[in-house]
Amino acid sequence: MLRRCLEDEGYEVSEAADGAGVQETLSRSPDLITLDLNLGGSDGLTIAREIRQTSDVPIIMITGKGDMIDRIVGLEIGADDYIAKPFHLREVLARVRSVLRRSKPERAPEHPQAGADAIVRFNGFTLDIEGRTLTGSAGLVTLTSGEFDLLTVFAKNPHRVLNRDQIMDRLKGHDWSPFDRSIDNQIARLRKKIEADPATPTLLKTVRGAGYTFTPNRLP
Amino acid sequence: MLRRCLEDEGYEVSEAADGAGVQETLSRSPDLITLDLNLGGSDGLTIAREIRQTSDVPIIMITGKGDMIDRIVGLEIGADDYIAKPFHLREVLARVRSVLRRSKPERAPEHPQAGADAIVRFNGFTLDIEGRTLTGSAGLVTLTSGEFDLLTVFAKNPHRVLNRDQIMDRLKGHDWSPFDRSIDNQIARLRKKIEADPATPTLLKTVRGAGYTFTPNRLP
DNA sequence: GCGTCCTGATACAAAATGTTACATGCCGTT
DNA sequence: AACGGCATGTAACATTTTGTATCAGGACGC
Repeated sequence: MLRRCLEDEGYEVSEAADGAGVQETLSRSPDLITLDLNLGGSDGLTIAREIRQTSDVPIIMITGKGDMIDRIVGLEIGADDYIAKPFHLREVLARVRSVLRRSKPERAPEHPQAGADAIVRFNGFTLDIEGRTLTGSAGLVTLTSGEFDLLTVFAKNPHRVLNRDQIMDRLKGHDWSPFDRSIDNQIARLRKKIEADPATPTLLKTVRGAGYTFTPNRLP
Repeated sequence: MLRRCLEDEGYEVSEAADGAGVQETLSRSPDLITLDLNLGGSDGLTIAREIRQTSDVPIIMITGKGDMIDRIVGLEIGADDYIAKPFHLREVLARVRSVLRRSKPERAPEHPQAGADAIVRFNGFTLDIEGRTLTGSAGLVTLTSGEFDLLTVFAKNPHRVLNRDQIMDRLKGHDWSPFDRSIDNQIARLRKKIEADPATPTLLKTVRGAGYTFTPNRLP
């Protein structure tokens, strides 16, 4: 359940069943670990300590017993957050985003995701992410910082529906509140600059009830 | 892990466990050094300075603590790039390639050894950091010392957003206070001298809410 | 001393962005 | 089909951030 939920959000997920599996997983240098204390009994705490000996990867503890919470906090295991069962998946996602934000503060606005290409081409446009320029068939398109950052988020996640939560998180690093229309505004402003007909978008499409999706030509 | 990854890419890798090992390794005149700051604690910074005393080999810093980043940028250690843990191997490879690209062509024609950092070419300009001169296609550009220092800070950190705190730290060595507009002023003055159209900057771009970024052409 | 130049401070202008309000259109229900 | 609720588009406004002209103090050379 957790795996599916996280993968839906675009995270890459590995699972480990025991301490040995964790070490194996650690070698892939994950960004975050969620650790269920109940499954392994008190072994969970041992595993946490083992992780801490070789890595400072953020850990979110999941536990069913309320009194365990105090021990987690009390013992200085170095968990970055904890969640008590039963939990809502939305809550887990919020904590995951929050912990990732704290652990990688420097890549919030300009490096929403690591390892993507610096140059993205689509539909006659060339987006230079490091140079912060967008070039269209007619020449340079002048984007504001906000428009550029927004386009970058979509360019790094093409053909995928991003909801407002995800967009705001990648853009500003904080959660989105239901009455905030700033994203819609920036979308509209961006459409005016990159869509042939902003009223009938072909690049930045609205997915009603979900968010927006960036659909560049697959063959540049 | 890193060794295997780099060797898979065809690089020759040597490892060093401490400062002495680094000196030994330096004798083989490597093309690049990746330096983990966490392992040696704050010794990592000391090692970096030691390396800089005898060599200008490019250094990529690896650190786990976000707040260390600012110090690396702030202190003039001369790191060429940095990576925060946890990192993806793909990201490391990208930075390695990028740094090697930047460093190789630059030192070949100029000074084979000495000042890899002393001469920076970008968009038709030649910035001589030691000689404190800037030469444009039309001839010498007269910069004031403040303008020169500012440009030097950016030239040493291309394609990276520097906030006003970091700029002020490198420029004056003290913190930036929210109502201080002096950096904006110097940016404006510098733009007048190096931008073709100061109103639509190509080199010194504003990143609203964050700071400024210097985006030279990649191919001089 | 004196003039010149640099630089930070100040003030205001301009731009970018968030907020609000309302119009529009989609979709399910009756 | 008509209606109502809800999501989105967008114009208009408010706020925040940045650009820059101008001025005064101070450094520096003469």
